[in-house]
Amino acid sequence: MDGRDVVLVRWPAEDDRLDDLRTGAVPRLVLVAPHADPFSPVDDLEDWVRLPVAEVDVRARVRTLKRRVTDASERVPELADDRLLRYGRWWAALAPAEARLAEPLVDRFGAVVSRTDLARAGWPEGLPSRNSLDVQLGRLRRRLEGSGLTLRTVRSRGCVLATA
Amino acid sequence: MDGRDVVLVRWPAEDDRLDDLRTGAVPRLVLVAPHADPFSPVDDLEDWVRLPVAEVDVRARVRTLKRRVTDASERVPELADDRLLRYGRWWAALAPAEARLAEPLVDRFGAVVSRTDLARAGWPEGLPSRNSLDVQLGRLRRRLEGSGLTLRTVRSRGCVLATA
DNA sequence: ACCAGTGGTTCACGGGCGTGTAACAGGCGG
DNA sequence: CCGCCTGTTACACGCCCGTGAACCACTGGT
Repeated sequence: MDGRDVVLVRWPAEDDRLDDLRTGAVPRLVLVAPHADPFSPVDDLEDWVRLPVAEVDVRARVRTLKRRVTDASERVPELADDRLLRYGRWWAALAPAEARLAEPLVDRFGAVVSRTDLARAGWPEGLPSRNSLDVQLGRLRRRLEGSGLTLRTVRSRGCVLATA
Repeated sequence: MDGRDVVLVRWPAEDDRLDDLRTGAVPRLVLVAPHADPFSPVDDLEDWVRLPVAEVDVRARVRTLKRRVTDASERVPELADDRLLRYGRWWAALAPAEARLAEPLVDRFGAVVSRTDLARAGWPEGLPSRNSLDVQLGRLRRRLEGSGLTLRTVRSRGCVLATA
């Protein structure tokens, strides 16, 4: 179990859940009700089949989605000095403090960056407050929502920027 | 007709033809025979459905494939010196000042253009007023509504013209 | 199993300031 | 004369970021 399994969701019955999965960038196979309108995927992590459907066909589509996920996970984020963080087609403008924090994380993408390194990168003059680093990390985390990137913490070690 | 229409091909009956389409990078929808093994697309320009299938479902998948084609061949905005801004089949006529502003933005599509560069492009003799750049940017922004383009600002850096 | 301590997350608040925008006025061209 | 383009002002809005505090999660000791 790698946490990136494809989720099956019925439609239109479970529309709410579908929205959640989309915002969470979770790969998903939509099972479309027999007489519902045909479906239109919103991104590459989404596929659909019309019910009723044979189990083998579902498995085949799930495999395809999984392959797409692993293909996509070979991308690498990039941070320009104009503070644009790019990851594949996705991009966002970072606030100044966020960009300073993001720099070492992008540099060492996939590896743990210690809190002291992060603090140095973000505030070369020293941390202004006890928890400003954590707050700023939380803000950066939010900014990455929907990007396919995650900022995870490794307790008492630091943070890792990795694929979601 | 743009030569990139989606081709329907039966499988496994027309296997040879499928090979040709693949090597030709032609987007294709594979109609899989009722009792054949499930299918596994080789690239993103390939999708499949199990026969029998409703016409509407075929059309939906063809639409998805077409969208993927246009997404992949990323469109780029273009600004002619008659002040017509084109983006795909969308276009609009820009006012003179807007066109001067748009030029560097189109030139460096997807990258940040600094406010000073924008100011130079729009008013080579110098900004008439403190705020005229922002006002003019707002007007350009409005002109782009419904175009599929967005003019986003990167705080204290400048502006980016990008796909919406 | 409980508890205390540490580490981490999240919220709300507020000041500062960069940016957006409505409204008005003058000018130029059809 | 009317409409579009442009400059100008004033103001509102929203983002950025530090700060304090509550809250949660995990750990190690008793």
